[in-house]
Amino acid sequence: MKNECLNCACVMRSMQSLKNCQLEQLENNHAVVQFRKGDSIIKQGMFSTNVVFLKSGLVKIHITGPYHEQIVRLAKAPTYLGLPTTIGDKINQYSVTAVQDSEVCFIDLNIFKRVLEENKDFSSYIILELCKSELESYRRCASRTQKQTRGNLADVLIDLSENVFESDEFVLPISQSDIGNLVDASRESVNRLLSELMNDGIIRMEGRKIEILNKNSLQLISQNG
Amino acid sequence: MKNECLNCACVMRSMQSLKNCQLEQLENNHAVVQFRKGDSIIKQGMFSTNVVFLKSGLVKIHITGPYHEQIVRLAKAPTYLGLPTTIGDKINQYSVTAVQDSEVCFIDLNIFKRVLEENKDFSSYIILELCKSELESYRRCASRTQKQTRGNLADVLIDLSENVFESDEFVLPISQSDIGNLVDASRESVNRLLSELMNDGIIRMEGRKIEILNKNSLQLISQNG
DNA sequence: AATATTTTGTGATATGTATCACTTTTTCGA
DNA sequence: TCGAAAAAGTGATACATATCACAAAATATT
Repeated sequence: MKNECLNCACVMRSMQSLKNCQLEQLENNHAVVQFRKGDSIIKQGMFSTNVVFLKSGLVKIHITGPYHEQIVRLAKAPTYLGLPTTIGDKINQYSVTAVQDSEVCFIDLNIFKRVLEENKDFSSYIILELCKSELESYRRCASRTQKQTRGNLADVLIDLSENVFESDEFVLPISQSDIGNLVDASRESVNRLLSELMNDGIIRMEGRKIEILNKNSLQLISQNG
Repeated sequence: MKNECLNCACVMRSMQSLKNCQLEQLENNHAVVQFRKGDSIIKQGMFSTNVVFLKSGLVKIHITGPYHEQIVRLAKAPTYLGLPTTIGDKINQYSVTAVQDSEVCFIDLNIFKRVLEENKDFSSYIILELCKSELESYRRCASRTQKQTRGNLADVLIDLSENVFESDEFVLPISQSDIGNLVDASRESVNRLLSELMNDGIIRMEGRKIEILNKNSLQLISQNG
């Protein structure tokens, strides 16, 4: 267990500034847990007493909307999960569920807050992360509402390819109905649009395996709907 | 000028913890500016070197989307404006425009950051604010995309009445086309729906003056579309 | 006060997507 | 490995809302 934190991406970025005693505090107050695909990591409505850091894997962040559950975004390791929902409110304001097997580190909230207070650089780093993520959420929301489904779907495919899997060929980590949810469309629409992309030779699909054949076209679709 | 900051809501919440020397730093590095209705306070794409605090007035926060400018939300004083866009990126990632005459305090970003680093309570407070605002933006986006226009419009009216003006009777601070933008609908749809609300006796309108006659119905509409 | 500009009001029509209904395929658990 | 459940595929239909096209009213501007 000793020095586990030292090598964890959780502290890596601010490591140079974390003192040994602070590292030790983290060492003694964290727990690493394995989650299987489909497992719930953070559940909206429950008390949150831990900061959650995704060490490996892929998750979806989702929130209960006025009519139905809605996927806000996918998040891949390494990243903090639910920083806002943990610090901003005692009760989780959204849920996080593994969409691939994941490894998660739970850090006691009080310890985390103490380290945050004791370490300027660390708190600066967290503030910066929070700011960026809020900006990102504004952008995402604007896209989602302005673009029509075709464009949003293209965005999801591009995002999966470029940011999540870093390859033109990958296996869809979520169902078509989840994709629909993520782009504010019905499962049927997603299906029809995917077929269309196949017919147009822009992607190739075999089951959930997808290959992007023409990224250019996809980007055009992203831009022009 | 001396002690101006002491009475400003900007520091009020963390005042007990701001040391005199920190207050003095703020005193010497801020500027209060008046804005008229329609004036641009923060402009997307420009360098940001100041933290902006809205002392009085009402503003709209808007962002350039893929197709058109979109209003993210209204914000009323007292509140920080563009904390994420100032700290998260050197270039403003969204715009802020006064929709009513407003008084704004600009604080040098470096000074602000220094105070942030020197003062635990202040940085805790800012972190908390950022977290809450991100949660809020998730919620808002989910509502916006799931509800249909009628429900979103009802929400805007309720928000204006309860949070902004704290009265059942108020003057719409933005045009119908801005309202449309805010609820992801066309100006025409907003107009038609407002007429409908009038005909149903739920609101009364004379020009931009609105009176909410039946808040209950409005809340039902907010819930059920 | 007179004119230009923005905002509002309202019908007719077009359209993207949801919804429904059903089948086929794939995945998962006992 | 077999049966059940979940996911995917596809047509027909419905509907909320955009868009277009003007007219009327209200607000700025000189």
